[in-house]
Parts: sequence; structure tokens; C-alpha cells
Amino acid sequence: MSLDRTDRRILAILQLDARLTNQRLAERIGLSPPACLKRVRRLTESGHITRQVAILDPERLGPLLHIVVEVTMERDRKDLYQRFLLRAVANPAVKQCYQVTGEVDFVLVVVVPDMNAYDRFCDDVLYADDNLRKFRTLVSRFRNKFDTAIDVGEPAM
Amino acid sequence: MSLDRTDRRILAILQLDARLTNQRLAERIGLSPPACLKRVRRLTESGHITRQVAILDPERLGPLLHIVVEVTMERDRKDLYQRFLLRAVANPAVKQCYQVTGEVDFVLVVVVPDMNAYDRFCDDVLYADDNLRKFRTLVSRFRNKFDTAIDVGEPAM
DNA sequence: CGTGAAATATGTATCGT
DNA sequence: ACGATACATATTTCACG
Repeated sequence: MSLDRTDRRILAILQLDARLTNQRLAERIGLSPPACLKRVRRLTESGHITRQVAILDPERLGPLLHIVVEVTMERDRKDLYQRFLLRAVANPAVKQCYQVTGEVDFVLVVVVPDMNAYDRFCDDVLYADDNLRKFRTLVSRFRNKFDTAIDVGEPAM
Repeated sequence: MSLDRTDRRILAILQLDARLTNQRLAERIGLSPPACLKRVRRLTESGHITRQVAILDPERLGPLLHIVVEVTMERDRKDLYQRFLLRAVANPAVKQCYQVTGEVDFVLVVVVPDMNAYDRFCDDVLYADDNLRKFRTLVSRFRNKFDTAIDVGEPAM
């Protein structure tokens, strides 16, 4: 499906602030509320908008460890990759998983309350896979930026 | 500020689906709509909820490259780190930035439309810093998981 | 897409526990 | 301090042009 300028403006705005009422959104893009609502619904049903979520401040919910894990597999076999992925993606500590090219095969972003929980994660996901050759743990001291918005070709303003 | 079970249930629900009306949220946690609204507002004003956003499907907005970049600095000086951070965080292609311990100093998640844009990013952020010793580029072929929710100690259900 | 009206939801004031 | 009820305001949503 193709998006016009108005659709992309809606996306640009909503990915920065989804708390806007449809009415205010409509006036910001210069449309009547029903016309605007129809577009938002279309964008949601077409899957352009996958969901709307509240972003929490991790700092305020007790100490949380953000850890980047690089995983290198033994053999490059699709079925073994898939087996690892299933376990990784199913684990609630794994917040992001990227399959990358190069020496490393996967990069995970793992969020856990403490190092004990990270040990458990290692047992459950990493050591549990016999095709995993090695992994490298990068413990984050600060998360300096976390932005969920992507470029849609239109400014939100 | 301390959160009770009800607050944490609200957070658990809203970080999965912020499209819920206050009325439905209220009935799900067993409160009257006004009482529920007061809590949500308190959680927003206290900064526990930092914002509400629409998450878009990157696949449907033209091809996008997700790239993990590991950055290693020359000298471990706070002011030079800060200078790098300012540039990195200000760049719109940088979606996430973690300051990590170990051999690597920073991990960035960069999202760009293509390799040309990545080259520009390298010039603007990486090569522009004379305290940067080396960086490693991990190009993502698939993003298998992207979850913005964190554990709040209560299930959303 | 816009208008207007009906159905819902939000927000406020007040009272009770 | 917290929650419920009732009422007023605002928003969503539908039918129609």
C-alpha cells in the first residue's frame, strides 16, 4: 500500500506522541476528525502502526542492567540458527535481537535486574545451545539514547 | 516515590497497549475510571511513564538498514567521551546509544535507509571524532525482536 | 472529505471510607 | 489518602451529503 504525505505526517507525529487526541491530530494536519481517524485506522489495519505503547523510565523501577550480547555460532546452519532464535526470542529478558553479518551472528539487547538474572539468562539461552561457539558480554553503564521513532520522510512539525 | 501493585499493573498493561481507553483500563484493574485516571496521571507526572508512542513497522516504510556499531575510544577521558556522545546522540540516525564496560566503549544502534546514508553517518559521527580509535560495523539482516516493555513485577494479565 | 448528531470517554466536584 | 458516584465537558464515531 502507498502512503501519501498526510499519512506520513500522521505517522511522524504519532510515533513521537501517541497521546494526542484524534481531534488535535486532525487539526494539526488540517483534516476533519473523522477523515483523520479513518487514516489512523487504515494505517493500523495495514500494519504500518504495529502498536501503541507507554515507554517507561527504567531508572525508576529499581536497578536494571542493560547488556549487549554478541553471539557467534559454530556452524552456519539455518535450522540451528532458528533453534537458537526461538529460545532467544521467547526469553523475556531479551528485548531486542538482530541477526547480523560478519564474524558475529546475533546481537541481543538483554535487560535484567541484576547479574544473577543475567547468569540465569546465559544458562537458559546461551549455554543451552550446543551450536553456540562463543559470546561476548558488553554491560551498559548508561543508556544515553533510546528513540523508537524512524524516518518517515516527513517532519512531525 | 513508591508504587503499589495497582500502579505496577497499570504500567504493565500500558507498556503493552497504550491504546486502551481509561475506562477499559479501569475495569481491567478493578477501579473506577476517575481513580484509575488519577493513577495514570500521577505515573505520568512522576516520570514513570515517559511518553506514549506509536511503534511503526520499519519494513513497510521502504528498505531500512539496522546497524549495530561498536565504538572504541583512544583515551578514556570523560570530556572526550562527552564530546563524542553529544554528536552521537544528536544524530537522527542513532536510535540507541549504550556506554558499556570492557574493550568496547560505546554500542550504537543506527537506522539508515541505505549504505550511502551509513557512510554519511560514519563521516559525521565516527570519523569526525579524533579520539575515536576504531569501530566495528555489524549490519543487521533481520530484526527478530523489538520489545519496549520492561519487567515491572506484575503480569499485564 | 466534511458536517452534524449520537454514543463514549474524560475530567471535576463531592462525598464516604 | 484513596476510591466511588454523579454530573459536566470533550472526544470518538456513525450516517449522510
